[in-house]
Amino acid sequence: MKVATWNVNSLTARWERVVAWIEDNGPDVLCLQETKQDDSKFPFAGFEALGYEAVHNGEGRWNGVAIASRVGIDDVRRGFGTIEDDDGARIIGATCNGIEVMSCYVPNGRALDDPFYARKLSWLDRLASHVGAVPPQRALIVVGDFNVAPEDLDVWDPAALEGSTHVTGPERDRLRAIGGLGLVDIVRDRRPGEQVFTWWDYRNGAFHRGWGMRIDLVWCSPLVAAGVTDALVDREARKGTKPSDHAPVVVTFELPGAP
DNA sequence: ATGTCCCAACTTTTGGGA
Repeated sequence: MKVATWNVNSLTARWERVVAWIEDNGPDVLCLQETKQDDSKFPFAGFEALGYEAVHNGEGRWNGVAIASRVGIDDVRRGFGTIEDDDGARIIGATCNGIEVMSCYVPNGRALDDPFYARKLSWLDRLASHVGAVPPQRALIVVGDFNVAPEDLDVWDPAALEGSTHVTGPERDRLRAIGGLGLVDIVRDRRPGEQVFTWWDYRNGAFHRGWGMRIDLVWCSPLVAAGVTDALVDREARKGTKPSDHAPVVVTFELPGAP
């Protein structure tokens, strides 16, 4: 099974690129962030034409998350449910082929002295509560744009980012708490010591200069992680005409319990 | 480093956000 996550920075603006990427890569499940659409504009029919059933948690101009699956999609959960959830449309969950999937768009945080930074930390705390315990039999994948680089290896120049969001101790503590639930940051797990970026600013020629960060993450429960055969970032998708500023992250694994 | 892209709107240019 192949699961991908991609912050598309507007699904309206990116639709042709998304279609081409799906046709080229054939993910079984594709999680999207920053669709920037309300549900009435989301291309349900477009996904259906490609053989996917899609679900969306959208709000309009900002945020918006989706899951598209060609292996079934059940038990859809929009938002945090009973947990405080007033920071926009940032999470949707569903079960695809027996695997629990959560597509997340963590708040950016803007700046360390901005109230949105505190909301970002709070949102990550609430995500950990929402995910809950990860016992050995649980098949779970939590993916998305976390807007946090887990460690200094995951940014092009730690010194240039001092005093900025995405790299602070409190943010990284929250990622460690996700790991503390038992989830595995699967790209780092599969590529120890390798610098792999998923996002490059549109400005300053950042992509061509290699000024990027690894902020789009795939967290697998141990049951899923045990079956992973590949984990990569498709940086080709950051090239060309009208790219998103993020590249897709793609993880392939054998289904839990498969012979 | 702040050079881009995307969205909405009292829309044909500007401001907010990332």
